[in-house]
Amino acid sequence: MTGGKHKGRVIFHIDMNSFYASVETAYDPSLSGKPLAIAGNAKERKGIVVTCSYEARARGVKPPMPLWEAKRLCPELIVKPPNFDRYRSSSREMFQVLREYTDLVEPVSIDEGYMDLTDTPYREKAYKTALEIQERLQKELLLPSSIGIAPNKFLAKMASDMKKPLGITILRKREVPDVLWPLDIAEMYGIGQKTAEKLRTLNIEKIADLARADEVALKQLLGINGPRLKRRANGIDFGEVNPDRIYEFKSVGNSSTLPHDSTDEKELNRLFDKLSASVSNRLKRKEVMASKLFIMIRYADWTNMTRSKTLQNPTDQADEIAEEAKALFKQHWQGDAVRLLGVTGTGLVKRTEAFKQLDLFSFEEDAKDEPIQKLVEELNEKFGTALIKKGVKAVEKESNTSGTSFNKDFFQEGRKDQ
DNA sequence: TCTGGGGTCCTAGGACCC
DNA sequence: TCTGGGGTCCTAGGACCC
Repeated sequence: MTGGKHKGRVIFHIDMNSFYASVETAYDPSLSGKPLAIAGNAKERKGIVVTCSYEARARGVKPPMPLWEAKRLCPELIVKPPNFDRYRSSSREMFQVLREYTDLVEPVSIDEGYMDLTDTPYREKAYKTALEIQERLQKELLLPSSIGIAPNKFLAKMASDMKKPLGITILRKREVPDVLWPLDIAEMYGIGQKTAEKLRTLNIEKIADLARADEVALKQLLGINGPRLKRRANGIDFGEVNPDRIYEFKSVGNSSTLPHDSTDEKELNRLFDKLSASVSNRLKRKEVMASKLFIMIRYADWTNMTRSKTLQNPTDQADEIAEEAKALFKQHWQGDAVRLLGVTGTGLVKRTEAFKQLDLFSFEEDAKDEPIQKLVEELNEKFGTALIKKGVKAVEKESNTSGTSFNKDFFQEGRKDQ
């Protein structure tokens, strides 16, 4: 087996500092050294600080603070709207640098990721390598980062958080009692406000308390997450760095807050059209189809409601998604004022394989004949399931019956349209 | 002048099948 | 006629993270 198992793994967690703000500063160096915030349009109620520079943080500004509050704390704050294309492009360059050291790079978000250097020559000079990576990101991309070095992902993540900006922190397993245990449980990755509150009911305040807590009580309180948190508090985490994780995405969604709370069904339906078009575009770009649709409604009082529907056949078509979304909404909406709407596709299947799941029953009895099934597969390979379904619908319309035959010409024409 | 938008994972009850 | 339990799918809600 690998020498790594014997000696323990060497995992890096790379965390870009104030990523969006840093990218903007790299793009426009005149912003350097100034309090900068990235925020949406306040007039559309999207004015929250998404990221801000350390100069802004020094004034008390921090995400996700409403913009008016940030400006009150720091009147000279420079505010820029987010430019996601720019951030995605910087992110790609950043991960390219990391991949020069190992293939085992797992991006976890646009601005952070893990590396497993266990079975590389770099394991013997981990700190030096971290320093080199950090300097390269700074010099080549003008982007500051913090790096944590540890025997597992959890400890690496906690370590990268300890020195910001531009820190490098090594956290060894034997240092866990000295370094991790004195921290408040709320500082721990994986513990948010709700979980911290629950843990306090068991008199668990510090990570040390969690490390020694009764496992049965934890399990009762938090489900399977309880024992896992306890393991982590003891520095134990067997999670592997998985470079394929990014390709295993499970849902594609879009949501949007309305400029004003709305009870206008026409306005809400227009938003569903917009969201559905965007979801459709992204499904197509990723070459997947959704077999299940969710809508989310956030009401004026901030309560959320989700409703979902499993589709007969997977789709990536904007009009189909919008139709289903609006139907779900109509079915469940009681007329209360709406703040936000969202549309999400899940149960994703590769477009190239989606035809296998096509509900052949919808083609009626004769469509179950083998030659026709074969035709379906053939057409699918050429044109995709969406066109097949459109073809069937067109036939149904024309003949006013339900899917009795295929019109091969339709597909030839449909192809030109695309 | 409250509070964005992109996700993942877990829980829990009911239906249905074996 | 009376009985248990596991597995999977479906729907809805919630916690957490960046």
